[in-house]
Amino acid sequence: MKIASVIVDVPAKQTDKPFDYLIPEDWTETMQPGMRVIVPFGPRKIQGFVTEIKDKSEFKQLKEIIAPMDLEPVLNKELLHLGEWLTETSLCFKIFAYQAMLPAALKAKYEKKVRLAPGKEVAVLPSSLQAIFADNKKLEWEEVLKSGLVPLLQREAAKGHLEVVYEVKERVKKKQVKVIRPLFPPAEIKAEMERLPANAEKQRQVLDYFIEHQDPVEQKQLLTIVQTSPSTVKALVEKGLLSEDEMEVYRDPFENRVFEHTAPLPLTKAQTAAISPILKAIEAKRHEVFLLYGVTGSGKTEIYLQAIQDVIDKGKEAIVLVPEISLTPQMVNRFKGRFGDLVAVMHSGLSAGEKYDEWRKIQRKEVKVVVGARSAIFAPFENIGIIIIDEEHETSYKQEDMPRYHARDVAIERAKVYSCPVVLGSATPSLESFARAQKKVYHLLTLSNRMNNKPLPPVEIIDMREELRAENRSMFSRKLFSKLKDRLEKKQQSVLLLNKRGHSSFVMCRDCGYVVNCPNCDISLTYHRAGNRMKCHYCGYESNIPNVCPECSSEYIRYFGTGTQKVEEELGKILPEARVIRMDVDTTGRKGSHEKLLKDFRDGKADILLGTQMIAKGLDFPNITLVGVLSADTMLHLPDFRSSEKTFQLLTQVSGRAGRHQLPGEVVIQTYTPEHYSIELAGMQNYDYFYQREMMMRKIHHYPPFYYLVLVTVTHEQLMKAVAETEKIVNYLRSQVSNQAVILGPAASPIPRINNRYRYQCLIKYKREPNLTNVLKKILDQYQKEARNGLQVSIDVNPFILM
DNA sequence: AGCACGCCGACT
DNA sequence: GTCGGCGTGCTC
Repeated sequence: MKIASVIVDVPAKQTDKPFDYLIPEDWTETMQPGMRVIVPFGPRKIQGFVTEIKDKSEFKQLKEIIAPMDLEPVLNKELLHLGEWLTETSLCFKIFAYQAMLPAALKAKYEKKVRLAPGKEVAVLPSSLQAIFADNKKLEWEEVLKSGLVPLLQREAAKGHLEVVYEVKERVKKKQVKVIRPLFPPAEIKAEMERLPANAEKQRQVLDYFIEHQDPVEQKQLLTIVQTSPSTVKALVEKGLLSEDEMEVYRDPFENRVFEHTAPLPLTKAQTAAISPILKAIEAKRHEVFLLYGVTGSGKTEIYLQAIQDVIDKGKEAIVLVPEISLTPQMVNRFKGRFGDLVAVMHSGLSAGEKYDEWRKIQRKEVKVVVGARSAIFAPFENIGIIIIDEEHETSYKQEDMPRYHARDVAIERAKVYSCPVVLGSATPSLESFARAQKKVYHLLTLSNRMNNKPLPPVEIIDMREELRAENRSMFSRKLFSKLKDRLEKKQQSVLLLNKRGHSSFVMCRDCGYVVNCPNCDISLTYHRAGNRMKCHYCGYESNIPNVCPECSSEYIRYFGTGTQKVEEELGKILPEARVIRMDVDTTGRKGSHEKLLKDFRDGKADILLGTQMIAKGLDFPNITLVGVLSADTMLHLPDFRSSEKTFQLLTQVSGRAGRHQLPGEVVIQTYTPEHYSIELAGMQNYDYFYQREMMMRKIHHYPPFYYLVLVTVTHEQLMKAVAETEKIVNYLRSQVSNQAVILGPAASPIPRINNRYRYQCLIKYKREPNLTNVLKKILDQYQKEARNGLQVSIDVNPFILM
């Protein structure tokens, strides 16, 4: 009998290796690596991934696979191999790597139930249990726990009267519809019709339909046409005249939308120059990474589209990654408009079922292009011709929990396998990528002008300290206020960006300065107007706002900070006639609301669009002539070496929103630190100079791209334990790395406590440490054993957020 | 992760 | 004496 190596769905160090199982005879032909299977594991049944099929095993007592969960592999050879790479580079469990590559719908659901043991009668049970298990009923384990029957049930189980069953369930069912078709040609159906009883009028009508139409028809449709009930059809099926089949249908999230077909646009000289090296790489089937550095509005998307067209013409496939927040209908339309049904779209707004259906379209090769957020990089194509990452610098391409991968790295890894180009596009490339382009590791392609040759809008930087000196305590500078008013009079639109990170509203006592903190985490609670409550963003803790200060009993306790809600309120006071649309996590939570708000704004239903980061991208409305940034420097002071870079990128991005069409635009940036280079240079829209400055800083402080980083975080319920263990790790690391590496720590994490666990960390900066991965693995190994003492160690290779 | 097994304290 | 607490090791 053949043997399968299976990675089981148990995320633990000890089980992070293949387990061998016998393949049942019936499946020897069909079982392939990459399929999901249900296997016995100890007393349970769990899901696993077959990674290999072999003839021999070191283990003698092999169990048999219970059942396959797929008819075809869900992971192809390349993805299985990519999973190993992902495990190695991000130091995660194999099972996490495989699960990350599949839609969540394919993750197993487990159920544990108690039922009567086979061959036993209810009569053997104590009378109190007989009703529960009558008629072969099963009792869910959650019910068991609630009922408090555990000891009694255990006794019965020990006697062999009851048994515990484990079940593995699929998360989604494929959506099916009933399809009816005739089993005979029209002539024979006519003959059969004669034989029907005289009163079977409806059945006759149904058959009439099939004399006219021989094609299968959806039952629902048939019933409306004939105006009858399912029983009529059923009767005919039972008579053997018709047959009913279940047919799988896809949930199509774009079902009711018509996409206007667009033809390729003629390229400008600059675009032609940029696309030709990409086309050459495609032609030569050569792996190469291009950095397409082009200002907003320089026509990067058209280059993507035409490169993809070329790939499709060669019978290959394309993956396009777009940051989650810019996966707007506008963006999707451009791809659907050009490639129609050949496009699958993957983003978090879809339901689990819809995501699964999009994934299946890819798997069955029914589409040629996938446009999606980070995880779309794992699209199960097998003949990739190009991978495009738009807004390459976006931090959302780095996944922050296991597996902690960066989509850019995965893209390059996959592109190597398929010998195809990767195109990274950005108006403000990440320093890492630009540095690689400078070193000729990446091929730099530049688009320096906007398509319409419109100049970038003028940017004015306002020093808010001056405003304070002039007794203006409002969050709007006099300049911004007058410009807002001016746009209102001219019936033009404005966009206001509130850089909310690190500036969320908190509840503070105005008398004693007491700030309401989360009882579980060392962080202030955030005020939410909905329900007038305070919430912790880290552990989910919620509470009401105290009427009086818990410290000093003052009544002057109220929320502070400049949340979007507060800006909206203030706008209402100073510009009561302005119609404002607010966009933030609170107003865009529901599916489709994001889209609706933007549509309202485009339709001119508001004068001012106020929002957080999410409005910085993709907005391209002709009537926007003013962009205001309320507080440019809020994220500048975050404990993050990328904060300057992020500030520069955000300001540059949002500036690009104004004056993209006929009407000229203007940008106003308010700040308390106008002299900071990232603000000053964003105002001048000078990426190249910013790059130089920031690279200098990174070099001095030993940060990427000059050094690689690894962040080790240790958490424990007791502060001292966390400190002591971090200290040990630091010492061990120091003994293992070369003297070129820098190790910082132990230091308290920027959020020193989350969910009642203290967090300490150490940061490793290094240039070349071939042995580091092994050292880190050893640390993880060691601490996995100690995890029972409540110690948790997590390692983030190339972290993006140092928290 | 779950679960069984095993070794100690506090109870019918 | 036993029920049940949790520390330890195993799952092909």
